[in-house]
Amino acid sequence: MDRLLGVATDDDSTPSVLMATPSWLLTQSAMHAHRIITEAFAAGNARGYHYRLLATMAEFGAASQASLGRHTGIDRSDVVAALNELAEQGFVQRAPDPEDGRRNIITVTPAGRRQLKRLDKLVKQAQDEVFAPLSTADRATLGRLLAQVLAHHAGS
Amino acid sequence: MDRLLGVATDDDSTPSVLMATPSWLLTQSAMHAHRIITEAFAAGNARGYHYRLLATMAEFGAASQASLGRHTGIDRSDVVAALNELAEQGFVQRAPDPEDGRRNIITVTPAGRRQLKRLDKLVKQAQDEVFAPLSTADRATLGRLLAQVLAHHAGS
DNA sequence: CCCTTATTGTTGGCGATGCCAACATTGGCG
DNA sequence: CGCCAATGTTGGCATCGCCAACAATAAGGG
Repeated sequence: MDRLLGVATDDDSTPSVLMATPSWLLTQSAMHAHRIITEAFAAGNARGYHYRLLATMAEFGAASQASLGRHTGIDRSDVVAALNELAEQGFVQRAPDPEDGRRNIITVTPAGRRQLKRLDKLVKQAQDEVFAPLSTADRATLGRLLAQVLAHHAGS
Repeated sequence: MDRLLGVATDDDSTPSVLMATPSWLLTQSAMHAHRIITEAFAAGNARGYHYRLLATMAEFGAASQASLGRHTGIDRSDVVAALNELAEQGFVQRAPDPEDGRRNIITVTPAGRRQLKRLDKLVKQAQDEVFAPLSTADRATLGRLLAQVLAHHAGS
């Protein structure tokens, strides 16, 4: 009786078509994960780009901005902005490459290394929050499957 | 020898810290999925919002804009814009609710139903592209795990 | 019956992310 | 020397999600 005109009076609930679409589940889960991670970074006065850049330099050492962009998958233009912010906070240092006038050599400062440690901790906590409902085995399975998907689209 | 100054001369490759972070795998996979889905929608002159709205009305029948927003998880203000575009294309129809002066009743037109069918097909193709490396069983497992994660964060 | 509160449609704006175009500078190579 | 590639930088665009404000309307309590 409450749908005489096809106007549902009850709300909420997602269409089953969407719930049955894998990529919907994927992007929605990722949205929650992204929100949680973003909040975690915000608690450390950072954004995802900053973490990616710091983690990359910690693993591969100092590098040019273009190289950082390739390692992190961040666009050159966005690397500029993120590094500006990191430099303002004293976490990285820009220096012209004496061997190549086009390049800047970006170095992580001791403060930057401390910041990375803080962010690492925040990221770890966020993981537990995101994947709370999954057992350790399930998390491993999920990671494996996602890694497969990711590898498949890596070249693009 | 080529890392005298810590400047790596080889590029590409993602830091292992990131690859070991589940939420990184999740958001990156989702990004590829999102890109592929977006392109598929673009091929049908649509965006994600349009598909969500059409699919919702197909399943729950005509509804007010606010109701559509709750069903789809799209903000009221964004529902307005998306419906404007759908109306311009003749896929939906806006009519004032005779029983409630505040509401509009949104109806899918026959053309809208055809568009939804087209988009459904595009979405299905996109799924195969996104999850190509996974077997049917793996896709089911992935779907189950993601649904668990999604359900856990549903209330938020 | 009035007044308060809630709902609805709408406009406008913000931030994060990713992407692309353009441009000047500089290197490298034929 | 001259052309092409790489680099840093600026500026812009699209999607997506979110929030604030506002006017009109409904609904419910005193």
